[in-house]
Amino acid sequence: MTAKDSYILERQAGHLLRRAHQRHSAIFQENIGDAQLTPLQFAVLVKLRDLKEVSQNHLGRLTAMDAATMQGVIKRLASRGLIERRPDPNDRRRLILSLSEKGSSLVEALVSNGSGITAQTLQPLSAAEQKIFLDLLAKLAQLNGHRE
Amino acid sequence: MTAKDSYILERQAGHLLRRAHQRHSAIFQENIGDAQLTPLQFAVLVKLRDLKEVSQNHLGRLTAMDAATMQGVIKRLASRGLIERRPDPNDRRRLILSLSEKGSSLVEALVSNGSGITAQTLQPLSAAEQKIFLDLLAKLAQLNGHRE
DNA sequence: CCTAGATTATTCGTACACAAACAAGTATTT
DNA sequence: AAATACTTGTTTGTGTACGAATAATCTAGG
Repeated sequence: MTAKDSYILERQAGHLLRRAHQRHSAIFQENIGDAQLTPLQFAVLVKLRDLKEVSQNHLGRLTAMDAATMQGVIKRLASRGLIERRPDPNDRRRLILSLSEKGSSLVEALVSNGSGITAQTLQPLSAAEQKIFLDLLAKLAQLNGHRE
Repeated sequence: MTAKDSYILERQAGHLLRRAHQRHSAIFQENIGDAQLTPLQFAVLVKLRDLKEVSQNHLGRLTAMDAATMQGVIKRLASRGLIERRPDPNDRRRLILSLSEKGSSLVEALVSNGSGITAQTLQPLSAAEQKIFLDLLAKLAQLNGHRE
């Protein structure tokens, strides 16, 4: 009996993180305004908007994606004509990524939806709670000292 | 430049949730004590320990898994001989799931590791912060905020 | 009773997520 | 310059995640 009561799935951080992330994904899909665009694809587009040009591997680090995961995400964005790829003349291992015209205007059109999605995700919390939550969550994600 | 500054990936709830979940998954894998066992598989085993017998679909709801996702998870657990499946005589649509001897002893052996994993996941926070965080996270995870 | 609607489980297709192994290029060391 | 080590990008394989479609079964309303 005590063993059962000591480990309750609904109180484990991992389970709650997963469910909160599930809920966010659903909100994202309903509100981003482009049925094909996923959270990871949007993250890539936003980062490319900020940085203009980045190598694929570096962009993967900035968006917290495995190199293998990057493959698929980049391929799908490129096949939609939203990003462009060209080799780095200074380092022939590298592939330099950038937004296309189409990708650039898409980000500008959708980025305000992104803010709404974050707001809706946090809506169950009061303004004060939202601030505290994001602060603690950043600590858990170990992103406090991130730069750029 | 103001457009750029208004949407910063590292401050979006979805991105932080994803990264925190990533970190938890890594901690889980290192500490659960069974290289093959995943967080979802463990959640299923724990729920079966608590409830003895549940239908597949009902168990999916309890662990927040899509019916299609359940298919793979259950198949892998069954192929390892950790759970058993039998038809419900009262409702022939249903498949009743339960732990096998092997599954039962595995859960008992690993459940204490589960508590350690939660503790380690929350370690960047103080005890007081952990309590607040889990409280707020539980509010966010409950999907009573949007449709259906 | 009997049919419309709901539920359960399954399958298919697409998209993350990451370990592992690999080839090609770059950097470091001797 | 040669040997070594590291980095970048790719492929393969396994495991979530979920929409959509389907078949079998159960339930409720008429």
